Amino acid sequence: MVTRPPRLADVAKAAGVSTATASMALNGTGGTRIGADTRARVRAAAAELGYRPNTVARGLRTRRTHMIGFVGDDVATTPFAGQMIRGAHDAARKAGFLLLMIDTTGDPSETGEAIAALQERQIDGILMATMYHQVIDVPEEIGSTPVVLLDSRSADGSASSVVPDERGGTLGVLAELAAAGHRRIGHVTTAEDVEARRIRLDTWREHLTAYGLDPDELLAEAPEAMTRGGYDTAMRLLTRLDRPTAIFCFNDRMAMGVYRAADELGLSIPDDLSVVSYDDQELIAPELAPALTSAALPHYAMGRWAVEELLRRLDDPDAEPAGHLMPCPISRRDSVAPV
Amino acid sequence: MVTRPPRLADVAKAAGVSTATASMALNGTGGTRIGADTRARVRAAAAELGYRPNTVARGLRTRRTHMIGFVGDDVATTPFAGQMIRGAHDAARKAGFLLLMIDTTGDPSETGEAIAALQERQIDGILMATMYHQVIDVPEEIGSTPVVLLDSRSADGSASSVVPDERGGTLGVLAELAAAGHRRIGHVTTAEDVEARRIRLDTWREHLTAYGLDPDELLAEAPEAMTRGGYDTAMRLLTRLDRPTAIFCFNDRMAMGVYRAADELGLSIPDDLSVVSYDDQELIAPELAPALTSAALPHYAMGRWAVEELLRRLDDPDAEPAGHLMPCPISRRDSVAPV
DNA sequence: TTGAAAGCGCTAACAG
DNA sequence: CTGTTAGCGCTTTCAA
Repeated sequence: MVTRPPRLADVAKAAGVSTATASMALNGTGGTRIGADTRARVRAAAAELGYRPNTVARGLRTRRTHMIGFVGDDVATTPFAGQMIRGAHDAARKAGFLLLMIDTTGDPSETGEAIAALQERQIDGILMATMYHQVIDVPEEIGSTPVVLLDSRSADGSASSVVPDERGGTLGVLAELAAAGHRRIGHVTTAEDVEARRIRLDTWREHLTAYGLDPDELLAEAPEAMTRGGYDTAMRLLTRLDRPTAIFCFNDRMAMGVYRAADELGLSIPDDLSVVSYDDQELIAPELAPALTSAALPHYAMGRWAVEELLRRLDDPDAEPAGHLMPCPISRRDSVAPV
Repeated sequence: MVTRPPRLADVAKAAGVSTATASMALNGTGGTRIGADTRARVRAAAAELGYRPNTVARGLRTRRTHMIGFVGDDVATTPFAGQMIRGAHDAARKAGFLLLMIDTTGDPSETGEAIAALQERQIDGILMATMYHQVIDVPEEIGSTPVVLLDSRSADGSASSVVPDERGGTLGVLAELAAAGHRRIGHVTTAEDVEARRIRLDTWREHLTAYGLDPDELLAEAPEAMTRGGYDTAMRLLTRLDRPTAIFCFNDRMAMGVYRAADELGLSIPDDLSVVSYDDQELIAPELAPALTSAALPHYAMGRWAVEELLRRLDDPDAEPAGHLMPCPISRRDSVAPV
């Protein structure tokens, strides 16, 4: 005998009530109209039968699926962004939502298809996540679907978004250096034109200028933000006569290269050179010797904030879009010492 | 004026046919009963209106949601496992499926809840992924839902599963060493009792025994598979008089520690010591100096295989469960040299 | 070759 | 306080 899963009608029959009553008793809707005893009877019957509502049928009726579409450009792939998914997932689950994931491999033409695929499934809203902090246009396919941007801002501010407070994080790691007495702080960065680079660079510039130093003398740029680029740029900076006493790296990968360059030049970190960085990648920053002081990208917190904001917009679709800056906490480790 | 999304009835009306005809014309069902001209008219009307089927309504009727539940124990979080999601995602999408993700943080009591939450959403099948190669019991909540295990096997073989061919990968890296003339190959491993450790260790044992060597003399174990553990164990192995000429590391993180130990002892890799490893983590193996030869965990391929297998089981629920060993390709780099 | 009508399992309006 | 009924948008018999 094949046992089909129990449905509401089975529960209702077992409790001796109508399906309407059963529905309201289980969902707690309908105000006071359900008697306490009836409710208890229905609940008991549901538990007895192991009843689980069919949310597809419910969704058809209520127009709510309790699913959130998560579209990422390679986001599931890139190592640290997993935390973004995690943050979104946890916040969603706490509110009874699940994430329907889709990855576009960064291909913009796929984004439209991805959004459509999610909309067909009647998701209640969409999270659009990018691998790196970016400024993007909200795809027109979104239509009136509530959307929140994760790790990117909309060019026209038409959608809610959350991005890391790069400026705050940069000031934070620079303050570490300042507290240790460093003034001549070099910066190794990438030539790639991304928002993160721009803000970190500008903030560092301001900081040096405030000391009356010329930033351009202490800046070195590599084509890519990789170990190799960090090595090359650090070599340029550290072989000068008036080499900096500290280096602020665009990210941890470049910092790896800086470490290697210092090593080859016989400079000891942090005694001869202090190093601070950005991203705080778990496989790099704490593993380097000495462990690296770095500003963390708050991926988990951003993911969480994004769904909370999305849920808010589901309740109030006409609310003003909010742009949120998420603080980047500083992970203090052993790569900074007094001059 | 609020424009509600077009539904099938709108398309049917625009094409001058019934909804039944429209449905069949769009889905290509109903055999030959739809005339070519009618079909074209319906298709045109659908395109014109920008019609997108409501898959919730469809799912209610067909009992197919074209969604696959993906339950992972922290899988979204752990860095390299993103590739597993990617593989599953790509294969699913190609077949018109989407992944509904849920993370249990490794808590077994949450697993049951996760499965129930997915079943309520009427997913067509479930992928259960673990962070590391494990042997697990299929949770009873699964019931008759088709399931495939990812990176773990079921204790009783009752579910299809795919795991890395650890033995093959180990033989592969050991062959690299053998080809370079190494006989005295040490092994640094973890004390954690996981399937991966067991197989890699056993295979290495066999290999040494075949040369008439006593494996226990060349084995060193750390409490955890971290950099620190790699360092400590390598120190033990390398400070012996008859130190090994090569070390096979349980994983890349331990290899990092081995590198550090070799460095401190003034041993140059690969000239004084060859090193091979397992996992081929993208942030570690290629970034070390010298780049590390490592057996790759085929996460992407496993993810892909798992949904392909799941889709097969949707067609044929009574097929025998299949247990698949996915090959671990060797990434040859610069950490091996002749004795 | 097509249309009419039933029904998937649920919720919500309307009666009582 | 509770039951009856309609209907969410689609697919699929059944009848023509």
